[in-house]
Amino acid sequence: MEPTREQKIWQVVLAVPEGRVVSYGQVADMAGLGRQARFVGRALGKLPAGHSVPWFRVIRTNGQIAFPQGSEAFARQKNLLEKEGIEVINGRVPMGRFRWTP
DNA sequence: AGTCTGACTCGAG
DNA sequence: GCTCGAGCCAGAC
Repeated sequence: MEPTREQKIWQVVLAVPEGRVVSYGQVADMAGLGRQARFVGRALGKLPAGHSVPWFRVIRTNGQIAFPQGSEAFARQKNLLEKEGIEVINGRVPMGRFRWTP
């Protein structure tokens, strides 16, 4: 069977190296989806159990984490990012230094 | 089948 | 730099 859009997205996310982040729109573009950034968010929400996809390296184009500040998911993502040396300030990441470009 | 919603983005004020 | 409105697509009701 052909790769679905979700699988392409997961593939792109898997290609993101440690210590780097990408925006949803960037992932969508690299996966050949154009500007459908929302689809990326939904695809990540559908991740199967036992996956090895670094979903936490995917953030908004302005550097802000996609979850509401204070939520569990937010705390989890922030923790994982800082663990890789990515600075998270006030719920945001300085995109200028950590943004991944192929 | 119609409407609403969401892990988004962009342009304008 | 922030807020608001519109555009997008698939899934849930």
